[in-house]
Amino acid sequence: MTNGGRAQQKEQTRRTLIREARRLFATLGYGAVGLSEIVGAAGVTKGALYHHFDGKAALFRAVLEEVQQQVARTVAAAGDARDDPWEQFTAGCRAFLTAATDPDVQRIMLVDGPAVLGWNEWRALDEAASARHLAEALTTLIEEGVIARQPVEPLTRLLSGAMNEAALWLAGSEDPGALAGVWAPLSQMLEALRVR
Amino acid sequence: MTNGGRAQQKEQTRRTLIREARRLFATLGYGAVGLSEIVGAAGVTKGALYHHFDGKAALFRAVLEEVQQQVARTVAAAGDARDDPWEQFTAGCRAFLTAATDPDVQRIMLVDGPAVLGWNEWRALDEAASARHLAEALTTLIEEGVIARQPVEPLTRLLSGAMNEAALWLAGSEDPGALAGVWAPLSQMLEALRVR
DNA sequence: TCCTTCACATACCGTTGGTATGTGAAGGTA
DNA sequence: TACCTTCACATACCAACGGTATGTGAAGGA
Repeated sequence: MTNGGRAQQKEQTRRTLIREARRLFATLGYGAVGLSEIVGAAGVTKGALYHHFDGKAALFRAVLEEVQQQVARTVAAAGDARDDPWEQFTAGCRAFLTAATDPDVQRIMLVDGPAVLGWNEWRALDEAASARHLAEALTTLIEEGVIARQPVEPLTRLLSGAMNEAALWLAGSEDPGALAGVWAPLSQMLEALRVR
Repeated sequence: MTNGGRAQQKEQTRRTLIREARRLFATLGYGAVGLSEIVGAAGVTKGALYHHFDGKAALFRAVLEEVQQQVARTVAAAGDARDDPWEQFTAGCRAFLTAATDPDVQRIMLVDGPAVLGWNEWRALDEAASARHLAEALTTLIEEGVIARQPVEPLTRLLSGAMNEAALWLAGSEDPGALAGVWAPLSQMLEALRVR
């Protein structure tokens, strides 16, 4: 029972490692999870881990990439479902808020991510995964004259920061109406960008 | 040469530990700094450290408190220098942006803080030190009818998140005009809160 | 003068991330 | 089929870390 070629097995091991690491990082946090815990859960040894990744931080990086891409897909899908550029934009923002409320995303993407990788590398990943979409949406809105012509990057940072923090706060809040509570002032601030 | 009573010496040792720890945490980051490095720089041993603090995280917590209070004082001072509530508010926001650009503040308060202490404890400290001022300012603005009556907490979170991220971005940017570049859209969004 | 207190120093431990080396099955070649 | 190379892991080990248990000597009251 060969159960697939060597390359398939390799990929399977890699994915198992990422999956178990993601689960543990999300529930316990990067610092509280040992490599032994990860490899134990994955049913392999540290040798396998170091064969696939350069170390603990590199494994975390792979996990973070997966999480960010998952969020980005959700957001992009929500945006693509609309036709009007402005509605694409706002729908994407709302989708991000709900997507980032997931505890996995919380801990890995917003809490440990910047601390483990540093803001520079974190931003590079965030840029590639989701902030780029935000910046593109804003650029489109500027091109179409929906919002005033202005530098995109500072605006992207402000909105990204506001929504990250909002998502973090949402996750900690037990009030089911919290999403609406944040969305009200956020949409108000978004509306402020529209040319009148 | 007794050089002060025992209590004075104790306080001195404690302050030295906090000072050196702050310097090292700020430059290298929490994870990359060992206790041996800290006590070495402070000219004491681990025994002294564990006599004053419950551990590495507790020492970091003390450092973070100091940093946050320093920022809060700067912000409060900028606000108190104005008379008009709205100007107090905006001046405080601008002061926060510049204060949080300091690298010490960056790394300790915005990057490592949440990851080391967790968001709950971090928020509690942030609440006590600076977010409370922001919430109070917003409450005052609502009372005086400058901005619309609405729940304060979500609004506080959005603004706090936006400004934290903006400060982080400012620190990484070499453009000297970056502050103005962020302030423009931020003040635009703040203006959106005012009742017309 | 003595004794207690306490602010630290010293010595030690378990665990961790990381590395160096071993091993056995997969898969090509003759 | 026999052989050999490759490589995906396992095993064994290490230095360094955070943390703890215990020692010590000066300060300060009685």
